[in-house]
Amino acid sequence: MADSQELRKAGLKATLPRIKVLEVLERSKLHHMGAEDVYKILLNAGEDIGLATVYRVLTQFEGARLVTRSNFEGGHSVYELNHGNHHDHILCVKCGKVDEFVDDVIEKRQRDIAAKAGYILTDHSLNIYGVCADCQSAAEQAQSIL
Amino acid sequence: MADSQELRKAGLKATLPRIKVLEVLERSKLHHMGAEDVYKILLNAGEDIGLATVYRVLTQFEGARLVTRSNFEGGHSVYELNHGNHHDHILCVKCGKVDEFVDDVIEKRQRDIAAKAGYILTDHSLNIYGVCADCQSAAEQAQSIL
DNA sequence: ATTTTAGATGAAAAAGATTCTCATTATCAT
DNA sequence: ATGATAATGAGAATCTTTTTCATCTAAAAT
Ligand SMILES: [Zn+2]
Ligand SMILES: [Zn+2]
Ligand SMILES: [Zn+2]
Ligand SMILES: [Zn+2]
Repeated sequence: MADSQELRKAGLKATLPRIKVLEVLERSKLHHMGAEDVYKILLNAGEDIGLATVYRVLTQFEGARLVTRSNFEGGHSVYELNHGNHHDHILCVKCGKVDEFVDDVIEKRQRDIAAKAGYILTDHSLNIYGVCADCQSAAEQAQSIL
Repeated sequence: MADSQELRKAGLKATLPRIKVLEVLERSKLHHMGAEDVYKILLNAGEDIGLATVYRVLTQFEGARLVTRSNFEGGHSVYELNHGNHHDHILCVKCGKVDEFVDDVIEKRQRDIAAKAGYILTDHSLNIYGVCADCQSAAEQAQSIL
């Protein structure tokens, strides 16, 4: 199977838990998944993989650049396959939907800011929070009913 | 005392724990403080204020717009007095130093991105991580010794 | 194919940050 | 001063993530 090779190419042993977690990330309709999400899917699929292993595997995948991790407010982290296209996130505070965006101007400004402050940039995290279009119309609905 | 009035103006009862926490935020040399930081300072000052109360008070202060809260990687949150000047943070991954910056271009782009995505913007969080100038020279020192 | 061995896993405990519970106490309008 | 209302302290609880350690397994060596 291709996943085994991908794991070895990344310098990781092709163990069953790693293959299964990678499959979940590839096949799930959710683009951004928390460790708990992955764990539950594996449980439902009858796989006997512990939550601690899911965390370990996801952390290793991050180290191997197979996935990226994003930390949102409230201590909730999500992982997604790394397709090499860096992006930031905009998410709905009502329903939890997560959208993505890329803004080259912001990216460049961040590099300039780091340089000006004398820092060697290693990472950055930009999250925009708001109410999505769906939740806005849902709120209007509720209003008209009252 | 002025702090009591400030608390009432913010719609909060002027209780002793609130006054003491506010004093710590005003007087500490640290501009960005975690709940634990505040708690330890109060302990050392001989105040009998529980950690749970510090958390509660800081959360209330945030609701009352007296302070702002920032969440950094690794589940570490810090509070600072709200002087009305919104800013973002750039921090050193080696020593933990926290610097601030404001970039109007980035701020505007974020508003545009939210609008374009159909979101009503409620908040955003931008943190830049890097190695500060001090830690860079420290690393060079270590190199030259080896 | 079997053995070997370094590395990986599962289960449960631990950790770290924050919130909740609830009996007790303090604030502030009357 | 008094009472209604809200706040506090201490510890338990929660939630996410990490660690421990005995057991197991992938891949290299025989
Ligand atoms: Zn929504
Ligand atoms: Zn994404
Ligand atoms: Zn530094
Ligand atoms: Zn700040």
